[in-house]
Amino acid sequence: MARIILHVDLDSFYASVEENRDNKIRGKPIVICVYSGRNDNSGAVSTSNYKARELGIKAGMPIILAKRIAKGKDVVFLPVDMEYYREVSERIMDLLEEESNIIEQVSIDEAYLDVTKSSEGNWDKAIQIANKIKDKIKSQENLTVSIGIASNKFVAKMASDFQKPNGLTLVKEEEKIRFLQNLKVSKLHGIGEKTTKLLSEIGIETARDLSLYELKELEEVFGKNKAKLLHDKSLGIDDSPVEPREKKQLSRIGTLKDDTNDKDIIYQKLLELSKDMDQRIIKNNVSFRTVSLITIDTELKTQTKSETIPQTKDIQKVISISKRLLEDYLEENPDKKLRRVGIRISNLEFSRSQKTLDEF
DNA sequence: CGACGTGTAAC
DNA sequence: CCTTTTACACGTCG
Repeated sequence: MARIILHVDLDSFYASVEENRDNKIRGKPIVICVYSGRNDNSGAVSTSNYKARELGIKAGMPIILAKRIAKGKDVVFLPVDMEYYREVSERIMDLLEEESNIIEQVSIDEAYLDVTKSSEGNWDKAIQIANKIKDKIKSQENLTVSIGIASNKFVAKMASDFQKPNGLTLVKEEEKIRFLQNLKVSKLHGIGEKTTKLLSEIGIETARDLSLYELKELEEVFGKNKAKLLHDKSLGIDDSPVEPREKKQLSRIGTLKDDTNDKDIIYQKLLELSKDMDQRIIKNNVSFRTVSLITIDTELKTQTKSETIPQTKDIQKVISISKRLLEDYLEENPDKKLRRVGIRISNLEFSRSQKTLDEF
């Protein structure tokens, strides 16, 4: 059965939410920052609105660089407020759920909807649904979205990216090859820096190049699975279903004020992170079996250590195990200093809420 | 096979 | 100059 999938993407979400929050900044370039706390301007840009992007201020950029660009101009810098964005996001996801109950939230500002049923397999009806979504989100939250409509998730995602902000792009099954062909491989969702470089080394620059490349030859570079995946992408093939995701891990990471290998200082940070993690454990009513310590050294090299235990919800386990893993790390790497440190729990089990039990 | 660790990618 | 959080694939080891 041919499917119709929507990919809904909120436009410069954090920046737009902040713009709605404070009329004084409306219309200005806005930059949302993750401050790391090492000094006044350490950290990175999380999102910027289109006005700021025109100036060249983009996500991922060091704050200090963004400020240099903004110098002398009326640019607004704000810290991220995840808690608030999450509230807004939840309301919007509820709106989306009214249009289809087959929905997959990919991140705080993105979701896929399978509207095959609600559109009766009709592209025009799918467009109507997309417009309805746009109208609702505009009227209720004063936010714009970009929507892609296609026969699978991958092409829908590529389509939503095609016209931004406030876009609506339809790519029918018969059009997808033409739509993708001339794109650089780096533009294809799921192909990042490393893969792009490897592809370039064997003369592949565009989706067309990739689609024409012999699968057998691709396998020699990427292995069977990845090669197939890449080849499918080049042709817009994706059979993966739209399905709700269950969280598989929860992590919390932080930057140390100074690079250090001082056990006590790092342990203090772990305690801080654990406090936060505990709130999330309680809120999500989740138990876990694996605790990991994440370390990032001064060279920005990430390492993880983990231990699996009998199922628990006890934050003390996170604290004691991460402490021990830290001691192991420090012993194994006596000459290294840490820049950032984090904890993660995985092997999660979400308990049925008590209410559900009562109903029986 | 499960546990553990690394790499890649995206947000 | 370099944030945060999550997913997933894959290799290795016992």
